[in-house]
Amino acid sequence: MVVPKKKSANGWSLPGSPLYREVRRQIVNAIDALEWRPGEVIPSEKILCERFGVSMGTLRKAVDELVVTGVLVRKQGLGTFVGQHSQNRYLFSFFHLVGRDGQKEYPGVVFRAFAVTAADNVTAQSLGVKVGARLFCLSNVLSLQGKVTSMDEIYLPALQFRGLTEQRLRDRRTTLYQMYQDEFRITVARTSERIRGCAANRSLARVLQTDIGAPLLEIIRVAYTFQDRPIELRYSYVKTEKCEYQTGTYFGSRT
Amino acid sequence: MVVPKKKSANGWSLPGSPLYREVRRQIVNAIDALEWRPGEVIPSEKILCERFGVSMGTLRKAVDELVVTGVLVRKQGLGTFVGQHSQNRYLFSFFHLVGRDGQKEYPGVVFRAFAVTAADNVTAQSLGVKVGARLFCLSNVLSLQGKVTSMDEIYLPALQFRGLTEQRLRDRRTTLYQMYQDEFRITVARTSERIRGCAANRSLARVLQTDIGAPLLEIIRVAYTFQDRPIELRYSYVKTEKCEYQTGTYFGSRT
DNA sequence: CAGTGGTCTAGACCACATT
DNA sequence: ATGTGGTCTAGACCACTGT
Repeated sequence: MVVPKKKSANGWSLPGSPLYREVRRQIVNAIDALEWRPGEVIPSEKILCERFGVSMGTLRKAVDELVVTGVLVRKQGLGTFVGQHSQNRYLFSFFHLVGRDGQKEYPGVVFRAFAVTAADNVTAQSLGVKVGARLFCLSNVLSLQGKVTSMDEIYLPALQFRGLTEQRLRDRRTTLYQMYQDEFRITVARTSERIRGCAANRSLARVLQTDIGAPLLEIIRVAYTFQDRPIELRYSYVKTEKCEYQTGTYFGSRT
Repeated sequence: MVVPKKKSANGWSLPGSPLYREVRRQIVNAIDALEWRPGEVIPSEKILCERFGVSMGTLRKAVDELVVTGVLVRKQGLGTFVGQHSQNRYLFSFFHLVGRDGQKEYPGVVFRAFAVTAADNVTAQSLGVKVGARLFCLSNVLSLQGKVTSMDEIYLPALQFRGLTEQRLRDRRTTLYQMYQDEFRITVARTSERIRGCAANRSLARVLQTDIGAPLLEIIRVAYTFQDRPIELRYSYVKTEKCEYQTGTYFGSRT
């Protein structure tokens, strides 16, 4: 069988940046450029092979990597789709509280407050903005099985969420991450969380309907886009009397 | 090009259990049967292709899946190795506490207690043993940056850890998971953790050198083998004054 | 140098979903 | 019937490692 010594366009692949990475990069670029939008089909594998000038195997390797990270979703017989946030996806990927029975359930969310603030030192660092930058701050109360469970305080860089208002938050019927995606074209790709124990102060005790000094989880979450830029800082204060934070780890590490 | 209508031995692959899964299963079986031991090289890909009667692409797909879960490790130019536990691996995969600066550090471990007990209801359920089954219970105190941080209470089914004694625990110089692997031929493949907030009682306060009522994290971990059988139940009580529990999640889900 | 994994090709047939 | 992704083949050359 005859194999050309060099790939046509880009002068063959270097080690560490093989051809399928380049293909992956081009696919991500097309998604960033909104050529294909969340939930839409992308062209068939055969057509993408021609477009990028690679074989099926190489294209599939590129798509495989985007599938495991959730950027793309394959549906046999239908096509390959750009991943999108949904309530189920949120529940499965980003919401870690479960009942004592281990069952997952989408929480009841009640809007609590909305404000415009300026980034302090810590917040600016976490969000990668300048100290004093305009931020939106919103707060929700979450319930599981009808019981108040958690209070969230969420900080968003105003620049990326231009036009966000209290009314839009009150009216929304989707998860916040769906709203980021559909209304602001921001897709949350991964989150990083740090957890500490803390005692309820007077304010938290009132909101969470518990005693002052009750042990809570403080969860500090930073959410990142596909380009790995931080886009949301969230503090959650969780009363774990009737629920638990659940997570799992594998022997191997995730790349 | 001519392709045979059927695979030789096993009558072609069914949907949902394709050929590369069968190959994967056979590789895992060989590891379970100790044909290849943790840290050892397995035969080259070409030889495995012949052994299983499949092509390179199929074999690589099987190996790929075992690599992402850490069962196998590829080293270019050297070969493919059976994964093994190490201190670094533990730190990276299973130890989630970091300093407030976000830096990881292997904790100082001080042996605290060893006992033989019988499984109660909850423990039996978690470990998949009968109520009343013999268990070993051991307890350690963990320190980060020289400061007492966490108290662990670990339950192990005595049946699988025959011969474990207090002296062996005191003498050990490796992580527990290395000991499970090297001395008992048990490899921890994944863990599942549930986290709650709790207040220090008198005993915990003394061990962790803090006040009664201080907010702690209670982490309940179950560790599983490659066959997904529970093998360890661990309660950790963590003082998060100088450290945090850190975790991350991706858009896609892990399979 | 020989042997290993890493990448890539050009196709084939299978299983699924829609028309 | 057509088109999609899912699986599989039988090789090729590239890059790395140890002798």
